[in-house]
Amino acid sequence: MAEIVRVRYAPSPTGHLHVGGVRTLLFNSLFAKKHGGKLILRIENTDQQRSTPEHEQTLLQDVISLGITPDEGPDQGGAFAPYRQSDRMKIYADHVQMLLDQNLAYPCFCSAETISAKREAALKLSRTPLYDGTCAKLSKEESSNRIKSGERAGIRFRAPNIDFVLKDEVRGSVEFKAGSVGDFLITRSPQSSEEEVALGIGMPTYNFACVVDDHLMGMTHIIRGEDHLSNTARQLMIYDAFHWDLPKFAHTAMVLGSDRQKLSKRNGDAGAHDYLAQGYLKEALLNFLAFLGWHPGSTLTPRSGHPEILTPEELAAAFDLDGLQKAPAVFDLEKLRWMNAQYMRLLPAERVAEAARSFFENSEIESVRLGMKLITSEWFVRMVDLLRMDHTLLSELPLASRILFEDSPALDEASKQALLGPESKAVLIALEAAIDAVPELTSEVFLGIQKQVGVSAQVKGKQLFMPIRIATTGASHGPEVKNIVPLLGKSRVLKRIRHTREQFQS
RNA sequence: GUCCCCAUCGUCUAGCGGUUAGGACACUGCCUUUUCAAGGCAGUAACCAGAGUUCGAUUCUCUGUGGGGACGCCA
Repeated sequence: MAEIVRVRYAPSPTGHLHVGGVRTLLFNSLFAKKHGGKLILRIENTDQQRSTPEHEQTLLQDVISLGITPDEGPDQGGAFAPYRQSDRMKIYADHVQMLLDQNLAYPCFCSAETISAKREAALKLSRTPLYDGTCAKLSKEESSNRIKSGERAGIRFRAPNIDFVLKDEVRGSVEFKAGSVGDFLITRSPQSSEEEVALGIGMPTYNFACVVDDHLMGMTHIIRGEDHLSNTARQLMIYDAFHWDLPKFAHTAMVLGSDRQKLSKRNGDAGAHDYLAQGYLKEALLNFLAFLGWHPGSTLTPRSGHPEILTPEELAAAFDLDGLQKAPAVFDLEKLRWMNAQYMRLLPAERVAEAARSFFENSEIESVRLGMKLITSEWFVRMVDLLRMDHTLLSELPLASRILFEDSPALDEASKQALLGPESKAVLIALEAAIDAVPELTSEVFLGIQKQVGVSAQVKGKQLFMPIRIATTGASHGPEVKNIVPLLGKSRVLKRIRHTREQFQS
């Protein structure tokens, strides 16, 4: 019987969800989907200084806003609850005690200041800063006496002095030589919180809590960033100490900024939320991120016809660990923009309209905001459907919508020029009359009228087309006029033509 | 500094000893379109360096160089 795949995304709630995190989340999500497994969301908030409930909330919301739903997590619950590390202190305390009992770990009284001073000194002497073992030799009696007398101690793990080999799904064998890892802290020294006092230990550190949880929560695969590769040596030691089976590890390369440096605010890192707020569609962001540091093994024939535009289902079906990249990838905003433009056209109009709605309602353009209150949602969808073809971002749509909301917009110089002269005048007079004569203005009817006007006014080409475009839409370029006109309706079109004639041709 | 990882067009990548080194974004040109885009077609553009292994290295090995990561009572 095949083991059920269980993977997790385990962020630390110290800020919002960044693109690197989105990618890790996405890879885990795709892997779970592909294998019919479960995606677990675990909050790693052992750093009580930096973790806040507010950050946890925004993080959770960011995940939801991407349309990814974990199977288990702090919001969903699950058989392995709790999913927030700060709620799992008892579990950690029990496991720390097991190590203590076997003398695989020991209390360490060294202060943070002492340790960091020694680290600086080691670095200066070109040595790897390892814990010097000051408290490793303390007898159990001495340690417990010092604790009884009120001294606070973190718990340090005795790192075995042997080689460790990690079999990584993307990197193959990774060797960690004996002696490269010193004894490391698995819990901090206790603070004064009630729980910590009662349990007699401080908050666990990442490397410890992570292993205990991954094991207890039944993780089968750990898919995470390369920044955790070195840490894995420590984690391997803990798995060993508990005699636990190892999950499979897959360390993916990092996402870099345009300057080839770690993503930061300077080089284009932004949160998932920021991209959505800028007018990117979540579908585009996810599809783009999927291909950043991963590629499908076999040649695909996606429904879209483009080799890199895949539906979420196609993505999940194609995803595998083999396609994960070893070298870091630079985040290319140009490609994301292109991808978004593709999705603007690809997605159902209703979906684009839904995603675009807030950009219209919160637009700085007054006529757009006002207009939004007067239209039906069906008309809104038709409008977005018309406008989306010409644009890259959702946020560009409100500006473009002015051609529909403003019946007497200010014209630029070139447009005004195009309306002057006897030909233009003849065109608009004929156009007005012809439109006035039809019951309803459909695309076909309009095309017929346009042809007829050309004949009767004896004008063709740009001379014919531009005055019509400008008089009906108020701009010299934009979507096809035949598609704009039916949306406006006969009476508004007539109103616009009359207005234009009064202003420029009287 | 030490340890770990990595290295193909500007960017994302295919390649797993013999290829005209393929695709995608971007860029350039042409076609299409009675606007602007989109779309179609074509083009420019890459194997970090040096040794070795081999009949033959982009591909395997070593060294160097460059980049990334880790070395925390951060994750």
